[in-house]
Amino acid sequence: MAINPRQLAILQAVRAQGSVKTEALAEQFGITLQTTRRDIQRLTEAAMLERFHGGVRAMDSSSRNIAYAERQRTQAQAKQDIARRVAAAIPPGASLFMNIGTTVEAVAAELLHHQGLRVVTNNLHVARILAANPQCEVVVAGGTVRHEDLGVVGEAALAFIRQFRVDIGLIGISGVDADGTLRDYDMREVMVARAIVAQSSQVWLVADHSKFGRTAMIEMAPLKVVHTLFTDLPPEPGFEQRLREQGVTCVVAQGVNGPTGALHPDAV
Amino acid sequence: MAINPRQLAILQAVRAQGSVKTEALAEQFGITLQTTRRDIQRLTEAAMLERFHGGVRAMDSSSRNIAYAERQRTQAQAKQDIARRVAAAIPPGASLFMNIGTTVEAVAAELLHHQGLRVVTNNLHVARILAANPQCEVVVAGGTVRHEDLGVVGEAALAFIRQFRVDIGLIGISGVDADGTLRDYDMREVMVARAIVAQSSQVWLVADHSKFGRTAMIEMAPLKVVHTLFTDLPPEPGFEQRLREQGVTCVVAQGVNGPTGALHPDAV
DNA sequence: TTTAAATTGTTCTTTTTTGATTGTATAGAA
DNA sequence: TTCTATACAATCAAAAAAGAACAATTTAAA
Repeated sequence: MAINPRQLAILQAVRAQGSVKTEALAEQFGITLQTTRRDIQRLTEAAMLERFHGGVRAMDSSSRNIAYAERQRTQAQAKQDIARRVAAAIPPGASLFMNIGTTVEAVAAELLHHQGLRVVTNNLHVARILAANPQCEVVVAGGTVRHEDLGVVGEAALAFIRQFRVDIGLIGISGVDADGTLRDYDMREVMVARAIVAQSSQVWLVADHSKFGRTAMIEMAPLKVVHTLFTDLPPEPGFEQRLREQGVTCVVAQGVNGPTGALHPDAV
Repeated sequence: MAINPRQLAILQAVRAQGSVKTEALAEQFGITLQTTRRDIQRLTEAAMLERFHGGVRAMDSSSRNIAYAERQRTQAQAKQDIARRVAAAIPPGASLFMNIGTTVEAVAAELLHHQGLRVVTNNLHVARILAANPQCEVVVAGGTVRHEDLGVVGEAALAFIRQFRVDIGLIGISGVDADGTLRDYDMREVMVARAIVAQSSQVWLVADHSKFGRTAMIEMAPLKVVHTLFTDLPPEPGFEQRLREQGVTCVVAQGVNGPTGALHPDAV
């Protein structure tokens, strides 16, 4: 049966307090322990709370799902810093492309409270994350789903993306070669990224410092297609020079604990 | 069966106040409780409001998610039984459409070890589940993502689906009306289901017994478009008669406790 | 005007919720 | 380990709410 207002209030109370004893809830809402337990059971069945002997605690399912994949991978803090900086730069009501990559997914998680966004993506993770934002119109590209990373690729995806024209094309990349070309491993994903570049007024690249100097098989595009590069550490002088030549603005996102990018948190 | 001005006013009142008791509505509009309930029923059938014991509230995004989580848990065993039976009936190498619905998702989970499937779906949950099967080619339809259930709908999704022609169209449904029509709440999803029906050599309907006799606003199609119905309990005699008239084979999937039976055992 | 259909109110039955009581399971101490 | 206090689950009866059936009324159509 449906959840009633008191149960909804209990849910909010538990989320607000994090962890509450059953008896405290019963007193707070003026109901008996039996009724409290029944309410808790309802909410637990709906997988919104987790109970322990004597009480119940919040289980933020949406962020939990996002977190697990994210934190396991490398450069989690760097990605988070970059994502926050990118999210802050995206104005309300903007239209976006978002493609494959864990950094791009981190950005999606930071957009959950933006207003009036319109996002087209070939990344099913991004679609799932942003669907939790009721103020965001999410459009997913049609095509073949890659098993490894839930990316949508293929001719159909290309044709789909070419129907749109957006303000910002937000792309992730496997590596930025020393010669200044963006490179990736999968030809099909490269095709998608090229289509996104062609259909976006601005191209924003998100790449943590581990991507620089990393070569990958397929050339996607020269650096100069990128308007703004978001990364976590200041680039090497030589590379910075190349960025300037190609007209790429570089935004360095700092972590919360360091005032400058001087410290290298990649002692992994 | 249009919505009258008073019902519209009730809808607005509920949306304005968020959550209202039935009795308060009756007093506010100077009508009896019974009439109030009838109005509320109309409005909830149209999926605009969500009712709870004692009143009704507006459907905000968070309660939509709750509603989805609950749907997933209702009739869980029945869905599982049906899913197993359907999976057993799907031959290796088949091509499928799969649309929205928690029962359809249960089928996807049972297909994780099938060989050589080709699945086209507008359900991102199904896409995610089946991506775990390396032997399965997963194609997702492009279009707008519904926040409640991650269904892909809209003109783009229709156009995408019409490009394919598959062996089996596997569809879920909100309700099968007493008059033998398949019904759903969202026009956009109804359009997708119709497209799937048109592009499938066979149409298989999965629906647990709670769906029968349940009316929903929009008519999707008559029962006769369905070749095989998979359900969990033998249908009522009157309904069974109607199934026969319309040429629908009915497969009843029983749990481990009950006797296994099918009206047409040769269908499997 | 007459008839049919839809809407509303009244009465009654069924379902749901709740708290009390009882028995069972669990955590922690001796 | 066993014992004890506490938390949990199952059951039952009372109260509240929802639903069904039917009569009265209004509205629409012939």
